[in-house]
Formats: sequence, C-alpha cells, structure tokens
Amino acid sequence: MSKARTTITDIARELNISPATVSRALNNHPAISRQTREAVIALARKLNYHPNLLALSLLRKRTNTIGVIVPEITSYFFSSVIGGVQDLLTAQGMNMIIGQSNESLEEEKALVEKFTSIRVDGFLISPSRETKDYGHLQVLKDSLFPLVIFDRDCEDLEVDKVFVDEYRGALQAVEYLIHTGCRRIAHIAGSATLSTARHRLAAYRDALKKYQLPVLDDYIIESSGFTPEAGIEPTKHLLALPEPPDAIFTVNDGVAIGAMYVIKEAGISIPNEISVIGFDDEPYSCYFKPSLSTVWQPTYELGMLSARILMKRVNAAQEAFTPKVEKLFPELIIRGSSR
Amino acid sequence: MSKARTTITDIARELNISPATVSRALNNHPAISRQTREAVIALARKLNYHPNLLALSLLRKRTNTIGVIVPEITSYFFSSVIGGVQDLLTAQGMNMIIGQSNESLEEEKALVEKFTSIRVDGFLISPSRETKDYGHLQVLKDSLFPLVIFDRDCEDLEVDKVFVDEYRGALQAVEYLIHTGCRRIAHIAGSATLSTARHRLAAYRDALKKYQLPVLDDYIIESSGFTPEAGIEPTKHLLALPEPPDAIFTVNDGVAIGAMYVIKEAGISIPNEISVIGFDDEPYSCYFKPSLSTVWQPTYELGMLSARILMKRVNAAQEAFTPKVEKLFPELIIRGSSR
DNA sequence: CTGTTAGCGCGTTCAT
DNA sequence: ATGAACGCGCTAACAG
Repeated sequence: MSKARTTITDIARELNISPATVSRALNNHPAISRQTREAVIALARKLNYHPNLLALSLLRKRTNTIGVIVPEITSYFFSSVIGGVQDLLTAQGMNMIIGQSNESLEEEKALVEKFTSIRVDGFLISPSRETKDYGHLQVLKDSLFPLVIFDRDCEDLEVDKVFVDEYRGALQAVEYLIHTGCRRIAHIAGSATLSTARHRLAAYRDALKKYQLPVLDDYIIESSGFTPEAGIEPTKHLLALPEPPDAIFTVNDGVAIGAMYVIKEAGISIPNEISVIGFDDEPYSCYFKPSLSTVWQPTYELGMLSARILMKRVNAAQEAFTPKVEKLFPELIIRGSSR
Repeated sequence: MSKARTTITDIARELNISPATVSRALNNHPAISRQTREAVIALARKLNYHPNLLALSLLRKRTNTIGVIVPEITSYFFSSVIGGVQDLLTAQGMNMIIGQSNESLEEEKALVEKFTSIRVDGFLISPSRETKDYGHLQVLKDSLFPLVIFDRDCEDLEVDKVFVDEYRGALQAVEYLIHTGCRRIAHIAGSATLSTARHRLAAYRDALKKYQLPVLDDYIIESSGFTPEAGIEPTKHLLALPEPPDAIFTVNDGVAIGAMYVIKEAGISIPNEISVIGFDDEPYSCYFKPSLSTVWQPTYELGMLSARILMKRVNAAQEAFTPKVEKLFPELIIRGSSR
C-alpha cells in the first residue's frame, strides 16, 4: 500500500468517538444511534474507507480465499475449469488466488508453501505432470487443510477428488470407430505419467480387445505434448507404416489437429480413408475442415463441482470424514472427421 | 484456516524462549546464538511452521500482491498476457490475484473494491467492454494506488499504460492486401466501444484512403463478438452483396475462422477469390486450410512489460510522476489465406 | 545474546 | 448507546 489507507481510527478521531463505535456503525450493530451511524457512514464514504481484510482475516483466522493450482492457465481446458471455480466461489463471497505450476513439481511445491503462508482456506489442485511424489499434498491433508484434487489423479492420496470419466469417453470414441468399420485403429497417447492419458489409453486397449481386434504396439505412440506440433511426428510415423491405420484416436484435440494437418497434406481423405477423433472439444474444433469429431468434457461443471465440494469442507468444522470421489460424464460428439 | 497453525509463540513456549528470539532465529538475525537458532529451525520444521503473511502484511503495510483484472481469462490473448505478468511478478517475489470482469462494468467495480480491501500493492487492469466511465479507476489513481492499464485504453485517464500498436498492425495488414491486388476490401470490425477495435478500424479506413480506394459502408460490419460464430452472419452478408469483397480483414482470428468457414462452404476459393487476414495469431490459426494470415501480438511481452512498469511504481515512494504510455509492435504474418 | 513492549486494523467482550 | 481493553501473529525499538 503506497499510502496510509483510512482506518476506523481515523474516522473515530475525526468524529470524536471511539473506534469501537465506528466499527459497530459500519456493521449495522443494532445498539447504535441512527445519528452516529449516519455520520460514520457518510464520513467513511467521503474518506473512501475500505475495511482492511488483512486485519479481519488475522482476527477471524479465515481469509475467504481459495488457492487454485493448475499446470497451466493458457489451455482452454484449465481456463474454463477456472471459470467454473470462480463463479461458484464468487457466489459464496470467496476469493480465488491462482498459481501455475508450469508442469513442474518444484513450482507446485513452492506454490503450496506460498499459499499456506497466505493462509488460504482451502486448496484446489490439479497436479503437475512431474508430480509422482505426493509428500507436499499429504502434508496439506495432515495439517487438515481442505483440499480437492481435480482432473488428474494422485492415486494413493486419500482426499476429495473430482474427475471426468475419461475412460468412458475414450471407450465410446473407440467403439464408435469400430462400429463404423474401422479395423486398424491407432492411438496417439499422452504422457504416461498423467492419469488422464493413462485412462484414455486403457480404454483404447479395452475397446479393441472387446471386439477381438489386435492391440498393436506399432499403433500406439506417445506424443510429446498436447499441441498440434506434438501430433505431427507421430502421425507421419503412422502413415509411413507398411499397413497404415484407417483411424486415429488422439489424446486431445490439439494433437488431432496436428494429425489432420499431416493427413491432409499427404493427400489422404478424412474420413474416407482415415477417421480422426480427438478429446476436449476445443472452441475451434468444429471449424476445421472436416470438422473434428471429439469427446466433450464438462469443464465448467468440473470447476463448479470441485469448488462446491471444497467449500463444503471449508465450512464444516474439521471433523473426520471419508474422502469422496466424484465423476462427471463426457460426451462423444461426432462431426465430419469420422465416418 | 481449519486448524490453528503453529506460530512463533508456539515455538517459543516449547523452547522456553521469547517469541522475539524465535523471530530473529527464523530471519537469520546476526545476534543470535547458533545453538538457539538451530533448535528453533529444527522445531519449526518439525511443527511445519509457516510464517503468517497476513500478520506480516498488516505490519509492513505491504501485501506483495498485485491485483490483475481482465475481461475474461479463457481467451488465448488474456491468458498468455497473464503468463507474462506472472513470470515477472514471481521473479520479484510477488503474488498475483486474478479477477474476471466478464466484460461487465459492475463486476469490474466490485473487483476493484474487493482488491482494495485486500490491500493489493497495485493494479493491472484491462477494462471491460462496458467501461466508459472511469470513476472507479480515477479513485484508485487519486488514492495513489499504483495502476497500469493495458491493452484497452481509457482515453482521459492519466495513468501508466501499455498497448500493442494495433493501428500499425492493422495498417500493415490492409496495405498488404492492397499490394497483392485486392481492391474490394471489407472489414468485420469489433465492438466500437473497444479502443483496440477502433484502432483496427481506423487503420483500415486510413489504408484505403491512402491508396485512393473508396471506403464503403457496405464493406464495414461490426461483429457481435470475437468467436467464429460472430463471424458467420457478417460474412454471409458480405458474400450476398451485389459486388462481394475480394478480401476480408477481420478484427481477430476467431472471427476470421468463422469467415473462412462460410466462404469455403460457399465454394469460394481462399485466397484466389477472397483473401482473409485475421488478428492475434492464435495457436491453431496456422493449422487451418488454408492457414490463416494474421497479425501477431506480443502478448507475453505485453504482460511482462505491464508488470515491470507497475512494479517500478510500487517500489518507488509515491512521488508525483508523469504517466507513461508504452507501445509494443505487432507483426504481420502472411500464410495461406492471403495472396 | 535475549526479553519486554508496542502497534499494524479490526471486532468483541466487559463495563459503564 | 458508547468506551476501554484485549488479542489475532509478527517484527522493530529499546532494555538489559
């Protein structure tokens, strides 16, 4: 604060009353004369008084602030989840402080420390790609900090969690490909360290097995990221195979867009020769030519629900409880890139 | 805080020393015996002690927190600006608290109030579409809150500002179209209440005039937003004109994508019959077919620079100063959608 | 080297 | 209806 902000003491001094009276007047305490109340309120407005939430938080041992930690904020997925979180928190008079871990465990730990010092009332965390050791999260749980993990799982950590049922969505996508006659279905997978990517891969395998199709190592490639760029090389590799696939299921839309780019450049027709299905339903996905078939995820609801569950814990006394895991349903959206 | 966190008093009591000594030990005060220092640090770690930044902030009258207010967070533009802001602030040991105004003046005002109460050390604001009255920002300035406006201008408000030179970028784009032989150039504009959209429109007009091309009202349509959906109707309208345009310059990439979609559906060739140039260079823009020509904006640098300027004000004593306006340069990127 | 005191801004007893 | 005293957690000034 670059300048001394006005305090209740300032107002009290000017009005020749006590700070306590000012406080009461400002908080609509019943036992206060209308006269002084009005004088106080008028002067407060004139002096542009704003209550100091630091002092209040210190007193109440509650900051009304939730710390949100995400791997990155620029992805459509996380930024729209955050939209849901914010809408719920705002409705409950809560603030939100956001941190990006940039997929780094170190940065994630630092954020947890910092938010702990700020004394946030609770944490909403989607762990970084590198987070395989949950020590810093376990400490949070042990210190009775309300904590909700969302989107990406921390397998042995027993806290509240909210996920999208990725397995279900991926299963639908691959089964659709099979039903429409595709027999050589490839999968460009995401980093195996991500629970979400693992679930999508598992569903891919299970769908093939269910229909007695062979699961070929050649048809499974792990991409280096989630961008179209990351989809380029894997797709080139697939197309160069002796027996190229007749369908590609990708870990997300970004990679699918890179895949479609390569396929079109090669003069191969989508979906006649190769079907493509992505995951996420990003805003531009339906404007490609052909428009991208994909699995829509309820991102906004994911944020809302995570925040709602967290707030329940925050508002409850810190009683013992059994952590709950919630799953939201995705939805297969068929467009032009698949038969 | 759901549970009493450990304080220096807790540590002091357990060690039979005074809180002040604990404080000194924890802060590497020179005059402290190695023995007690080590005992304190050991116990602090054991008890998972974290300094209470609320208390510290109250004492220091400084929260080390910057309030950032943007119209929305889900757009690529603002989320990558925020990335730049965060990197600079983190490097300086500062925190950031983000608020979305959702393009609403009321929400923007509420955020300003809230951040004032939280006692942020400074504000970084990109005003909402509805913000035409700057009263709430003027109050900030008058209360000597460090404030930097970025991306969108508040014309009569004399504070530090950081912009991209939109005019220059738009001028380059339209001149390029002219140079490549386009003569009937249309513009799908953004909301006239946005300084950025106004600058792009002004450059469009000026470029045409400069080359003695007529500026036709029929060729200028204001879109209802920045999404592909918002580009659909205006484009249909343009194509239905007795003399349809041979080029369309759009206010941003989102609208351009909607425009390309309509043009391709109509069986018209891009860029042979119609050139299209957008604005922003969003991540997927180069993967469309044809790839979208556009104007790249230094978003990350915009965030960095805004934060850097703000921090200079925050760290300087509140002396009088003349507000500065900085401009960053955009860059025309020619790809497949233009000749 | 360490303890005591005071105060940051506020709401809440307990008095009056 | 109002005031005085206290304490949230911490550091700085002053003693010793």
